[in-house]
Amino acid sequence: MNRYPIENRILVAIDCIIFGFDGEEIKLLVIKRNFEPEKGNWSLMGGFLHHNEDLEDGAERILYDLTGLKNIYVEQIFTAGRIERDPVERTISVVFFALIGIRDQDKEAVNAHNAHWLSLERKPPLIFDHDDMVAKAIEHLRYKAALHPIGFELLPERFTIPKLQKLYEAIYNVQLDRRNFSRKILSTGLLMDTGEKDDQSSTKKATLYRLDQEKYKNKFSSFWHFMPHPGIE
Amino acid sequence: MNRYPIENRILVAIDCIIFGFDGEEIKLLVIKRNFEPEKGNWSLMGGFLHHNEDLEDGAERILYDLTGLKNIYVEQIFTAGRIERDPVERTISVVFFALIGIRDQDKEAVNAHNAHWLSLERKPPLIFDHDDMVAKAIEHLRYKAALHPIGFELLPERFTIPKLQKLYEAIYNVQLDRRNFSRKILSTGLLMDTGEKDDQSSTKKATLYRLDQEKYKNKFSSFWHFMPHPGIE
DNA sequence: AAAAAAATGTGTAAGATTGACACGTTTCCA
DNA sequence: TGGAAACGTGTCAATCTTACACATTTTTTT
Repeated sequence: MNRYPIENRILVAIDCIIFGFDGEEIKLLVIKRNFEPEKGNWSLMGGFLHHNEDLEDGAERILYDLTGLKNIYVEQIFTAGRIERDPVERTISVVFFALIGIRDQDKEAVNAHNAHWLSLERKPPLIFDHDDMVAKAIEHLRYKAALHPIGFELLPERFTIPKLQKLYEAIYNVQLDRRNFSRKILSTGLLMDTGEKDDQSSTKKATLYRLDQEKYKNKFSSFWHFMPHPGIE
Repeated sequence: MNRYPIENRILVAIDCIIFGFDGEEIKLLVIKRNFEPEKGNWSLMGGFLHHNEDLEDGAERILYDLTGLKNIYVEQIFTAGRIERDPVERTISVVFFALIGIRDQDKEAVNAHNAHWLSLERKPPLIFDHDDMVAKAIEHLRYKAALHPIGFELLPERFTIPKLQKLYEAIYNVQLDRRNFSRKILSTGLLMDTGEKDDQSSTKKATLYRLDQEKYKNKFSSFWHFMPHPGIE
């Protein structure tokens, strides 16, 4: 037996949602679609799954082809399958997401590929059901960040506590108390003082920290109860 | 244009993981597979997605056909896509899960369909990558139950606090303090005293509660910080 | 029939955590 | 040079958590 006696094989797509953080707000990586339908409109990085590749490999291939980004850890979040979600033909799409710190070398690669970082707050509508995918991805990010120290993935190797706070404020769209945030984060023991100061910032230089990789790995799988109290709707 | 110029359409399956709770331990609903390959071995409830149905509808159709269970709320958890996960041909499978209270009428329907409730602790190996799917589903359950009052879905309409505690102990595989658990649960305000006692239990009869449906719906989307502290691995 | 055992329900006190602030320090800029 | 802006540390009351003691109800044992 080489095939199931069934006729309804379906086109399987992959779409990638990449979040970045520039120190002020969360950005979404998108691309201008270069084939019909919806040619020229904003789209997530997408493509079709090949017969001989795993889902994650497909996501990484598509990401590299469309943006030049390599070695990105992608994580599957859900599969979109509404019958009419693609007007051309029935297509289900497995959606992946990734968090990256926006670095200069990445910026060049990305721009060379006609991709762009858009502000999550002020982004234009995307094609098909991609806005819905992004909404689900934000929800997923909020879930994960509430339970795991995942926020660091969005920051450069060295970062300040105020930047980290801005990140969490952007994720949950809340205002946090500077003093209490600092205390809570430091009490996790995940941060190591580099001894250096941030020379980017305008007034008093903030201390640059980096992740204690050892503790980070150990603590990652356990809950860490970091979430703003009022709830995230 | 009615089709994309691509040749690699793929078979899309759906598999359903149904958890139940009998007051002592968590059960998994499985079925003896009645077609090749792996005919006669334990399997999740599965089938192929039809061309004209949404994913959720497919899951509910398959569940009804194989077990007689109706009006079950299913929730997608992930999509399994390893190249060689099905030996017959490349198949990706969208995995759904649902929580149900094991009721007597369901038991009959289920048995009539050759399906069985197996103890999650002592279950035999399942076919293909179904064991992996179950492991992911447990993880998903732990996540959700840590943040949302989802546990009630696994209980009958009226239940006692000690039963609820047993459920949480089964989900997280921990021991909880009776007194503290009771206080924490009652403080949520989600439980309403029915005034009745559980006549099933052996020694002192425990009070039967039921969910305050109004508050349940309101509170559902917000975090509720219920999780055992040591972490869940 | 009384005593022991098992399970449930209520209370309490020490310790830890949180939330809301005060106050001092460093750096930039007018 | 003085003030504004951003950062860092400290305090304290209120709340929540943890670890128990003790009383009550029902079943089982002797």
